[in-house]
Amino acid sequence: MKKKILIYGIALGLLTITLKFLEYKIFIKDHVMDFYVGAIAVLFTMVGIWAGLKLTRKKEVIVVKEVAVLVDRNNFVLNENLLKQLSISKREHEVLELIAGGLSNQEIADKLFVSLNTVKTHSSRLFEKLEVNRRTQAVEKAKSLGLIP
Amino acid sequence: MKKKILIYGIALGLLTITLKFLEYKIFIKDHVMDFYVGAIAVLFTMVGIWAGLKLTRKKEVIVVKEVAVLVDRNNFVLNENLLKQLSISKREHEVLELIAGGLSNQEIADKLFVSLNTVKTHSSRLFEKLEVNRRTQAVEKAKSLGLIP
DNA sequence: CACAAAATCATACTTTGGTATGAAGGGAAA
DNA sequence: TTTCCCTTCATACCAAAGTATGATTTTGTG
Repeated sequence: MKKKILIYGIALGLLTITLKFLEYKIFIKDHVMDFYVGAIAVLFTMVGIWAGLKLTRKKEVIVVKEVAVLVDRNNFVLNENLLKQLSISKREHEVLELIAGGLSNQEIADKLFVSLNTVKTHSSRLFEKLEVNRRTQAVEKAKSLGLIP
Repeated sequence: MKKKILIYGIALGLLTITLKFLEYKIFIKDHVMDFYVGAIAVLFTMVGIWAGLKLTRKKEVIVVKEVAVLVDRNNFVLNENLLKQLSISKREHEVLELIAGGLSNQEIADKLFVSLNTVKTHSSRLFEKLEVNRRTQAVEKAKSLGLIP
């Protein structure tokens, strides 16, 4: 966490310096502000989106729990006990849900902001714990065990 | 937690100091510009974060919709009409059910006493008709459409 | 019967999935 | 601080899935 914050800080610093540099160069030479302002806007919008998604990623997990409660009304109860018994981690469960949603590994990776390899690792461990060989089997078993709706 | 806050504060402080330093040493003029640029940056960062949050919220909505579909899964009625409408053949439907059961193409081939290639052909046609690319998606869609329990 | 729709299979490829193994870093608890 | 678990990622390799195309055989229906 320390390093993350540090890296964020440094990144922001570098960004600012770059902007300053741009400001100096373009402003002095061309006096064209439109491009400059536009660039800043786009850049910081992207930074903002990125930061927003990154920061809210963990909140999505909470959302998932809320969904679980919602489903409860339609007689689905997340079998958290079994989840612990099988030592299925939070991330693995997340991947499981997305697999059940019909997503490919690549799509899951994009959605969770991790690499394809990471998704493969998660799903592979998941399959071990569920004692299955394929994702379709995993979905079947997980549904029957009440691990997913 | 205190440590994190402290480090974060120090990082920000260093950043600010760096910026001030740069400001005075390299870019000596146009403090008005600085303020302007800073305002834009902050503004669009916030816009970005807001956009990011918006995007995240839409995902929640999708999840809720999936939950809604769940309710109908208990009493299942085969939607034969739709089956004909999509011109899904008997064999294709059979394959679909086995796919949903988590079987591999090879296992399906063995169970139906046909070759692996035949199963591939059937499933491929099926995916076309269901407008999906993968078996997991096919299962999801077929269930929501009432083509399989 | 004739004709169309289904069902079967093959060959050849491309894309995903899944396994094995090793490794690095963060977080939480002892 | 050290240890353990979780998460992340990489590389390499093999298996399964899916696509494209073309061909032959059944089968049901007018």
